[in-house]
Amino acid sequence: MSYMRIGVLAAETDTSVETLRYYEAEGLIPEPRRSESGYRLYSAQDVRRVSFIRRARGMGFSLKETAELLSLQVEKEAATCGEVKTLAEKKLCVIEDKIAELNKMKAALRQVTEACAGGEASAVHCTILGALES
Amino acid sequence: MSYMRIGVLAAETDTSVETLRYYEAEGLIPEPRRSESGYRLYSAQDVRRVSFIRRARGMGFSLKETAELLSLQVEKEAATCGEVKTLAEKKLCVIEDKIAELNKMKAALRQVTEACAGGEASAVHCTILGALES
DNA sequence: ACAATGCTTATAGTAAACTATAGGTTCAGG
DNA sequence: CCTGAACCTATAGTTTACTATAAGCATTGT
Repeated sequence: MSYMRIGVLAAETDTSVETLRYYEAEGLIPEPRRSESGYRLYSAQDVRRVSFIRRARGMGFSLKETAELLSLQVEKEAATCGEVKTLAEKKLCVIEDKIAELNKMKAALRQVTEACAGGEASAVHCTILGALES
Repeated sequence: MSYMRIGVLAAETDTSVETLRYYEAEGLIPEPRRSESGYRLYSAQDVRRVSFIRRARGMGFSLKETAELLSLQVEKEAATCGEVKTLAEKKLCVIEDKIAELNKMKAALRQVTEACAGGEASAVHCTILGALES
């Protein structure tokens, strides 16, 4: 198992090195161990953690909310099973709401693409809001 | 059909009046007609439009992206059917990706809640990242 | 040996999306 | 008539999440 430097982690997770240091400062990723010369050294687990953060961010979770999702792991030694379960169930509701909303949008968009013949004709009937209204 | 003032629209859409004026300035909602005294007057359609904006924002779409989704309607007179169809299909892909990610997270969270007996026991086995790894 | 590249810290700057303030007008109820 | 809430414009401030800069040390290729 080899350790990677910050530039590699950044490339692997499609992130900038500055953003990674920012996440560290904000407590979203733990302080990594250092090489003799002071370089940050990361493991495969860090890749998964950062990937998770990026995906959560992309779905509209704030960094604070993302940290809460991650805390389900971080606090595993301290928290009781019941506390973790409650938090996880709360987040599950948030996620299910988001999925439901996205499915509504998807249905509306699909109605648009299907209503559109897709040629040079005017797009008067291609209205996403019209689709959402019904 | 009655028209409502900005305060009512704000209440109906769980938004602040300042945000509504900001959306207007940014072009996300059209300039509304005015009362004699200069008050903005909105219709039920505006409620739907603002609700759509709020939902899109909540799912991680930026205001710019949200405007693009809305443009599927706004540009209906100008655009050809094919152009609208292409944009709608592109947005459909983005939405489907988001749904897929959320489903992954949902599965991981469900694994957590199911693994948790939910009592006073230590939560060592309740790890969302552990669930995501598998 | 030495330049290019990549890392370090610390700090400052930026863009998006609000959010608040100041100062004035409108309108409904007592 | 008058007070207070809701509206108006214009502008300034705030928060979040980066992003860039400066100045210097480490590592790698020629």
